[in-house]
Amino acid sequence: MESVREKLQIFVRRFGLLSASCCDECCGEQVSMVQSHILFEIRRVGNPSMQRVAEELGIDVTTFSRQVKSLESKALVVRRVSPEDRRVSLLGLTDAGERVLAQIDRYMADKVEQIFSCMTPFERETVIRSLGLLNDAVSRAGCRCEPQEEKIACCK
Amino acid sequence: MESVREKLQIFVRRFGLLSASCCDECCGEQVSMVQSHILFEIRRVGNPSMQRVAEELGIDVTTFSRQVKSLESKALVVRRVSPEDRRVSLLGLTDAGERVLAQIDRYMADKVEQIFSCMTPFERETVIRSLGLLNDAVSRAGCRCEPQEEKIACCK
DNA sequence: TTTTTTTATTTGCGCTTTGCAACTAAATTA
DNA sequence: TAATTTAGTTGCAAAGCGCAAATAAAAAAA
Repeated sequence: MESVREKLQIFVRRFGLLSASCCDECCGEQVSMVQSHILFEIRRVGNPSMQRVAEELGIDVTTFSRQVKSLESKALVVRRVSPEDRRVSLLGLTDAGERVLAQIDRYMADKVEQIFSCMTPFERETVIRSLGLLNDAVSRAGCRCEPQEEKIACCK
Repeated sequence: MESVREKLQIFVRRFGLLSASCCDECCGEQVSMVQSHILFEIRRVGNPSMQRVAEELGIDVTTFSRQVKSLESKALVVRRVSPEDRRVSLLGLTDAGERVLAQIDRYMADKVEQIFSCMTPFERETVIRSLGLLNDAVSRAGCRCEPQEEKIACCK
């Protein structure tokens, strides 16, 4: 029988492919996959600093810096200097940025609808609640990661 | 409230980061992230052809060819010519390949255990079943993708 | 059977992305 | 005021990518 780990791995991989096809088919000329994630995260958080987003996405800051520059040159993102700390740049979406993101939303919502379309209402309900549980659990596990790093019985 | 799409996106992203940290911390010198997926898939399918794996992972065949060559040079993967069709290479894991994959398994199983550790048995049960449902649904949606490609109301 | 077409995989090549090291500038600490 | 830390930017070299073209084997057409 398939392990939980396998289930997760396969699901994550396939969903990732869906997102990739989105970036190809629906906004490929505008933004790359990473860039769509950046837009998504900027909207989600509000007006995050560069560091904040880079860390959340697990991207190196230097790479991130370049990506933001690119998004800025496409006028999808603006940055303003934080009033509290002039070192930090706060990121925000332009109207065009919002629009591109809305495009992606529509595309992905459609795909998600396709996926859920063959489930019963009860199954949907269950799956959605499970996703909530998973997300909570992952963030909790992520937080504890640092302190117990040495406790993890990782590979030799 | 968070949409399903957002839940999925966030979950997939965070789990992806976990896998990446695995490749760094537990087998970074041996295999990259993509390569670990390749090993995983070879084991999962049995003795797949190159095409088969490349397609499943959504990697360009030319890129895939090079990745396999690299894995071969590290003696983690072997290929043999298919008896039925001498054009196709069938992939397999060497003992060393199995071992690396087992390392990754341990690391990831541990992470997954951490994630699930704060759920009740009932929640675990639910989440695991949901993952099964999701995987089935995604593969079903994936299959239908080609025929209805033009029906998708994608972005303009 | 011979020719043409299709299929599986590999290489050449240029382009993009990446991460490290080193740098600037602003804050914080000593 | 000097030293340290923090946020972000660039130079550079390496890695990864996909397209176009090549090879080699099978399948289809002639």
